[in-house]
Amino acid sequence: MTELEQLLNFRKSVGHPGHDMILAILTAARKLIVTGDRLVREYGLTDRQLNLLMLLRHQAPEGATQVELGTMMCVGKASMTGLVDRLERDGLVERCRLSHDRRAHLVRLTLNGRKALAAVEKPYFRALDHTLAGISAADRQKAIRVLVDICRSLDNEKGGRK
Amino acid sequence: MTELEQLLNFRKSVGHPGHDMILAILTAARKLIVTGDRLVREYGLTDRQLNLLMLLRHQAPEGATQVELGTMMCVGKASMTGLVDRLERDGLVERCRLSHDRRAHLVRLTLNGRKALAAVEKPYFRALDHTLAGISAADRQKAIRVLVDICRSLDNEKGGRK
DNA sequence: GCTCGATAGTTCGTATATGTACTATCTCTA
DNA sequence: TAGAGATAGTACATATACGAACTATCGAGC
Repeated sequence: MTELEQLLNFRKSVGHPGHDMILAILTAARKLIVTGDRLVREYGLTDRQLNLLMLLRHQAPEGATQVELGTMMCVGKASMTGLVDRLERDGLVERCRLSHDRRAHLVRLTLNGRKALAAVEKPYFRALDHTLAGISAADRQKAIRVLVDICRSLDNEKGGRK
Repeated sequence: MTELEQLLNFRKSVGHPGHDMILAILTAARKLIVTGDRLVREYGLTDRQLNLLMLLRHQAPEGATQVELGTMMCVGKASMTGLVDRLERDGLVERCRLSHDRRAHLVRLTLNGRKALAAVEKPYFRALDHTLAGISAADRQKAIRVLVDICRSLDNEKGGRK
């Protein structure tokens, strides 16, 4: 019985080698999302909305198309429609037409979007630092390497099947 | 610019120390879910449904209540209602009344549920082995330790706030 | 210049998740 | 034993995600 399984109230070990790794990733991600979501909800945002605003602020100050943003968020274009819809409804981003490609929208932060982001980013990063406080930079780097390898492996499988 | 950020088409580094770790976990989890979901969808199940069936098969052969299952899946009881509803509708699980506690349901696998699980488990674990093939057992263990530490840290924050 | 295949975005139906509010039931304590 | 508080489950409004089908547009090659 592994430590992770105890954390989840498992009664006996899962059995398949490697399943622990998957379980650990999915569990950590779920807890991160739930915790993050509760924090940012106090500021009127969801976890994914904050995600998108941060992306626009730090990765695409001049704006980005929905497909570009979707790639960065690991989300399909169909899901981006609703996400951008709701942020536009709340006045945090705007859609602009592109002159050289009339299929695409340029999504940009509005002034209100920048303000909302500024309000929530500090407490968000403070909570993040607190969560990671007990983990050494070296361990973090090693764990990141493993996770990136898994991402790459998954991307290759997908590409190979096509 | 970190490797992960390249994987996501980021144009420049995120900036905040520790954010990479979070990004890596969330990205790996999203890719795992998407890949897993595509695989099991061929068998008429969703990722979460497989998850629940596996839990019932390996962790609770005699059945479990919805709250117990929710704990093991890191999901609230409100979400369990729909999940169990759909599996019951498809005839893969059944709800039984408990004699000693008439608030709770015992959720159990049906014969059809066992069959559906048997069909999908093998290809699922095979794909999992393939995904993790390039990672040594030692690296895996180290990464799991980091992830479990993060889970514990998040659980403590939650408890402390109450 | 026209057509064919790729791409950006939306819409639709479905599944999953949350928090809140509600009912039914259990359990502990005064 | 009565009543207070905890717990199991459901219902509802909302947000997120998917794939598939659709429209509009772009771009490459004949």
